[in-house]
Amino acid sequence: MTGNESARRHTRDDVAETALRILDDYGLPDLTMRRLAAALDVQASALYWHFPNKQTLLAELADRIVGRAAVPAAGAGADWPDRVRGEAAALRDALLAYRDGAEVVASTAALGLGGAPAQQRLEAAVRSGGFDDETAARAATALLHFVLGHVSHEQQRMQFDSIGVLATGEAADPLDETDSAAAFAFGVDLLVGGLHRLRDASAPAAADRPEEISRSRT
Amino acid sequence: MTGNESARRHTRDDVAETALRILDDYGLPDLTMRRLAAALDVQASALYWHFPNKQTLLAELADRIVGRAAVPAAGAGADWPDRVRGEAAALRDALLAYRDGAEVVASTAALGLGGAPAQQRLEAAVRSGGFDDETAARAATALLHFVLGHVSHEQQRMQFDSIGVLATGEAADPLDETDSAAAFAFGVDLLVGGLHRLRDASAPAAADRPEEISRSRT
DNA sequence: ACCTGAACACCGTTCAAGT
DNA sequence: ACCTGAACACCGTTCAAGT
Repeated sequence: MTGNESARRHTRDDVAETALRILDDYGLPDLTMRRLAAALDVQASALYWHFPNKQTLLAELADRIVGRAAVPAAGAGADWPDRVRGEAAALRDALLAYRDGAEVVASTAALGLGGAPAQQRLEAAVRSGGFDDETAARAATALLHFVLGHVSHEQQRMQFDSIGVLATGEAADPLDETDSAAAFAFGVDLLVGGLHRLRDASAPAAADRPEEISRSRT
Repeated sequence: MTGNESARRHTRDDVAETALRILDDYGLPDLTMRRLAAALDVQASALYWHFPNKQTLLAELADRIVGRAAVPAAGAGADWPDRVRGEAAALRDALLAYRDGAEVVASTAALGLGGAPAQQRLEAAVRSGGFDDETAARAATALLHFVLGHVSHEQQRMQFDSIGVLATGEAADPLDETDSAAAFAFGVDLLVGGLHRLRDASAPAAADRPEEISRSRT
């Protein structure tokens, strides 16, 4: 026995979980409807009873991937910058947990299909700093774009390192996880710093109670 | 006569420019090797004399798209934040100039193939603020990820609006260019603000000469 | 409710051979 | 130097029909 192709008749959940396994084991380019069907011991056409098309399947995978993101144990004493950092880090970890996870989420988030919960969590974290809704929404999308772009890049390099393909000639850096994490934290800190600065600008003195803070210029 | 399928025998440049035209007219999913060959009045296999594979073709397109980005007329009196904002805006315009431009650049930038010049221009702008090389490099990648993510999203919505596909039910906002531009500027300002704050932190008083500024924590 | 079988309309890429 | 022709090994999706 090679997998979970046990007793015929599958559920939507089976299909999604098997797809996640293929994704993680072989990567997004190898996640085809025909390969997925074969893993389920079924004809490709059978998949269309569970999902109307591949796009919808991928959106479901995106939801599951970000849905597995840990809720940062913020404790009681977490201020808003740490909440934002915590959500960003949890999201990064969730994306890294599946091969090509960032690309799956990015491709469906762009369509407004998946990744919505991810943005909402980031948004809530920003709003806890007392920023108005539009500022929080925009900051959250900026954060999300950075996170998805960074982790996509990170995962692409992982594949290249394992395949041994070097594009730029040179012996391109072998992708140190410590470096990646530091570069990630730097980007998040830049955005958080920008928010901090927004707050300071709108409340020059006594700038420490989390009230409503207006956006810069409209 | 329908296009540029004139007198046989094409150059690499022909192929790339025709590909750009198909990209702009029909979008990335319709830019197939076979379609491109047909537009050139040639067999698909002929394209492989000019480019080793589709990936390389796309990298070439990415280079041409970002290569067409205007050099912001910064004048003499431009400070570093305006230089950064100017480069980011020029890059956005360049991506918007071709349908699916952001996705093309993003897909190849992730592979370390295309988009390198874009990053370098952003990096130079940041460095003009007196930041050290690693800070400038990291800030530039953060900016690039945001720009690519934002414009990809923007262009995806453009397609959906024109096709009339609404994912989230609701009558999803019809993508106001003014709003998009404002959200873009907000994101860039957040990153620029973060850099500003980095500088202020390392030079608490008399913080206005552009010297070397060290990165926060390593 | 869940799947088969067969088909439709495609893909990217390779390679011997032509001019 | 640049291209043809034919093939290889695939794709996603539809649809009548089966159980």
